[in-house]
Amino acid sequence: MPLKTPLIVDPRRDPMVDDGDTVRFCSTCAFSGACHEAGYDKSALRDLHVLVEHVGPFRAGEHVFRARDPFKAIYAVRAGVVKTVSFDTDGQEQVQGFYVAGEVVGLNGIYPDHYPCNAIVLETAHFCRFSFPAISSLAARMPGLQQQLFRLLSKELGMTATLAGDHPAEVRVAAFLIDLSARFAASGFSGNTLHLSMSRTDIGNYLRLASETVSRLFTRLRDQGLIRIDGRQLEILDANRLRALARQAS
Amino acid sequence: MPLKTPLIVDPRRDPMVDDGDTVRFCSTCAFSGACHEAGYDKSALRDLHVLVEHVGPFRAGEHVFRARDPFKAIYAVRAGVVKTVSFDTDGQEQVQGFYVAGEVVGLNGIYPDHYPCNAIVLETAHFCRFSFPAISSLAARMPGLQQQLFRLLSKELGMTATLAGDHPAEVRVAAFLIDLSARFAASGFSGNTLHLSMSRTDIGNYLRLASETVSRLFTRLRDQGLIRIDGRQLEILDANRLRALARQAS
DNA sequence: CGAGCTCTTGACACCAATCAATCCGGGTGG
DNA sequence: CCACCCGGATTGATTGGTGTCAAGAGCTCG
Repeated sequence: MPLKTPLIVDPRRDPMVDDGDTVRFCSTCAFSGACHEAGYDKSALRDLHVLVEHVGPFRAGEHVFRARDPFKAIYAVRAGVVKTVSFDTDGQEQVQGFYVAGEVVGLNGIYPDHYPCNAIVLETAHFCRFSFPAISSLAARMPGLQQQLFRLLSKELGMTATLAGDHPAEVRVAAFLIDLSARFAASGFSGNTLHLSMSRTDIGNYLRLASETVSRLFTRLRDQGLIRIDGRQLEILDANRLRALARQAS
Repeated sequence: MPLKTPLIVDPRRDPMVDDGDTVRFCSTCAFSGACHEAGYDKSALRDLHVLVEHVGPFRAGEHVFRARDPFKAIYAVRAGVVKTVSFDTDGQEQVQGFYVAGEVVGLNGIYPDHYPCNAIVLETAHFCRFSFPAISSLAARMPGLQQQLFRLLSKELGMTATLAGDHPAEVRVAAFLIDLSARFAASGFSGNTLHLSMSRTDIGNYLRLASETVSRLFTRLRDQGLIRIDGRQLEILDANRLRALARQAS
């Protein structure tokens, strides 16, 4: 069962509306949904207004937060694309994930109490910044919100576990494309035509492959007629066969 | 900063005590700690009694839960060792983690709403079973408990991300040993002398290495004087050098 | 004592990394 | 407008780390 109302705001709608009757935050933010379904009063929603902060725009290359910064907040992507990267002791970069509109960055900072990674913008991005102490105390009053946070964490856990699986390079790349396509679709973009905002190096780093390997596999998938690729513009031509490949990584 | 009071019970102490003044659950269960520090009343703790269920013993090879079972509860290991394994579409086993006393299994079932893996006992195990709906509604009344759950999830996220990193086999194995040693130590066992309850195959599967590779690396680490190993009995001889190796995987 | 494991050790194969040479596209400056 | 430059992307040749296959050793249990 997919996450029905992700912890997001919809960048295509108006931010923050109070029509007197229902207080809505960024129109479609899951918080308000969580409140309504649980029959919560407006005070909780007003608290939500107080704790949230719209930040951005951040330009490509800018940091949203840095590794070892104290963990204070989580960031819901309103628009744009972000990557998170950590550096292991010998300075090797490790891309931990990519995040598109509607997704939440920074949850992995809860436990160590500092961000374990840098969040770097790939495509001009806007965020909703939620103070974590505030949102978790609010979550205590709003079961729907608490549940949402649990599910977000658990979902990210599942994604990372999939990434950790050992699969041949071709399968990893196919799974990456299927996943990215689904997430773009979920954020309101076309699922079949997508723009890769990250370099081959980033993709390879994320998938634990050399960038050359990613390049080779893109051309192989193209030769097999599964995708069309021109630089960073990608089109999925045969989603079924691609998905069949990717399924081996589930 | 390590998790101060993990979501556990201490198997070495008496289970469930009510001395009239303070209600304690399994004596040192983090829940009671979470309650006390937040000044919670006994009613919350009594709820905890109601929702918890002691289950076990499970013998080696038995399932605690199975993949695709509906997600109903999380399990705190009171004693013993468990592994979680998923099967990808072509039937390949993937070990997702090992869990020792004091750790919690099943959190990754929250999002998909069913367990994504089988939990199989490696060494006779006892659990506290917490109904998840119940514990999360209780968490709404106990911020300390809510925080604990968030941190558990976030911690597991970090561990999986580390596993997903690409590092040479020797580093993976060293990191595995250091991690396991620390976790055994946290659960009250000696950190330097430890019994591997899992086969080389399981270790290799977990680390995404062939079991033969694990074997070879154990002997290499032995030849370098870092460990002493006899079957599944392992002693860490030079924790510093081993840790230095493992650090490359951070 | 043999059966059936797991573990170890060796020989070899293969996938993906590395090294290296272009190629391409988009800025920049003349 | 065109030449130049530079980072990213592609493609090829080669290496190397692990996986695979196979044989044998050690252990436990019936």
